[in-house]
Amino acid sequence: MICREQDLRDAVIVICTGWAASVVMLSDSRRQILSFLLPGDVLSTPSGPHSSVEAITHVQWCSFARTELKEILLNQPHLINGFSRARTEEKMRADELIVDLGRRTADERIARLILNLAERLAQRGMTRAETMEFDFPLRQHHIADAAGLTPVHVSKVLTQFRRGGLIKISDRSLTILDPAGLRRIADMR
Amino acid sequence: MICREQDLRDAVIVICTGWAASVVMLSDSRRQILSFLLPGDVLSTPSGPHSSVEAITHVQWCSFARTELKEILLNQPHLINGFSRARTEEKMRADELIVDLGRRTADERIARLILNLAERLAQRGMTRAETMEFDFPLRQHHIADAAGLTPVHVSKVLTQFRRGGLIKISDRSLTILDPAGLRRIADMR
DNA sequence: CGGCCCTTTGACGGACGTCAAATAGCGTGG
DNA sequence: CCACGCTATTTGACGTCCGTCAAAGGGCCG
Repeated sequence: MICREQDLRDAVIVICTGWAASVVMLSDSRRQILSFLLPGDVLSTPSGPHSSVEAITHVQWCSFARTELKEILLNQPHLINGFSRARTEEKMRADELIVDLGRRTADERIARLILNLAERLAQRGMTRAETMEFDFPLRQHHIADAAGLTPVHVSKVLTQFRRGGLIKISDRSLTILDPAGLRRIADMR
Repeated sequence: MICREQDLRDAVIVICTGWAASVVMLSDSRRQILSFLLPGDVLSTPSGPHSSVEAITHVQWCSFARTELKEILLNQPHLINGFSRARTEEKMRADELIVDLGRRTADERIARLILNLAERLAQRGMTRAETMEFDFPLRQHHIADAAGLTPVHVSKVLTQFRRGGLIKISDRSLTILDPAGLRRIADMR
């Protein structure tokens, strides 16, 4: 189930198929998900201690040794741009997550998580029904670990969203029924 | 007081002198500090919307146009390593902050913030008295915005630290009186 | 049928936020 | 040198959001 130990110090990982998560574990049982990794995503930066990459669905991935990669990039400098863009996007996502965790409520965090995933999946052509329905393999504990919450509270917020007619979840698939409403929650306050 | 608007899209900033902060502001008055910038620090990644770099003390800095920088790096590939390391460190700090904000208590966050700053200042030779005393220009609202807390709560935690004999703050200077105790709070739970 | 994990729900508690008032610094101008 | 006005910090009372604990379904697979 675990793709890699913290020895992604020496490797860059590219997800080809499926969903994965970059996870940090603390001494007790607390966990924090740094990012969800979708097909095409690059994990270019070594994460700190006690971090790993965990598969959420079945995953296919590639792994490049950093030394190797450095040579490739030196020989073919036109590839640097793409790699640099991947790192930039990683960092910008991390910065957004910092703001979410530092300054937003549980409802905002979860709404934004859903909208972010929807957008990233849409970019990859992995959505259906006018981009508002998509495969959703996450368990609530994944959402909890990504949003800095407990599974119990995630459950409460999600059922509240469901009762508000904002989303529908069934059969490992999520539908955004009221995009405007969800965005209002995500941006507001 | 503000060094740069969000048009650090086009520039890379290097701090030469003083303390600064990379800040994101939300629609209401909520603020989140992404990182404190010390002398020698590089802000290589464009932060998202509503972000800026604010001076905390008097600051001297350099700014490189990205296009320019790209040329320099293409012509002198041996400089790429250093730039890449700066980006990696930025990302690792961001990841640590994500874990702090997502999964740690107020005490842990503040203890870790203090220890992190102490370590970074020690690396720069900016500490005194066996590396446990250093200039500390931060206001409590800076700490609050960095740790995702309110200034009121920061005040309570800091006086608790002071009463516990862990730190001493006076005259814009901070002394870590009990490094082991502070580290115990920072790592624990 | 029987475990096992996931999710839901409710009662309760705790960490942190909000509000408000008092105090302390600190620069400015008289 | 002192009066003042501003901002930062401290402190306490109280409220809220989210966590904890526990119990009760559901879904899935052997």
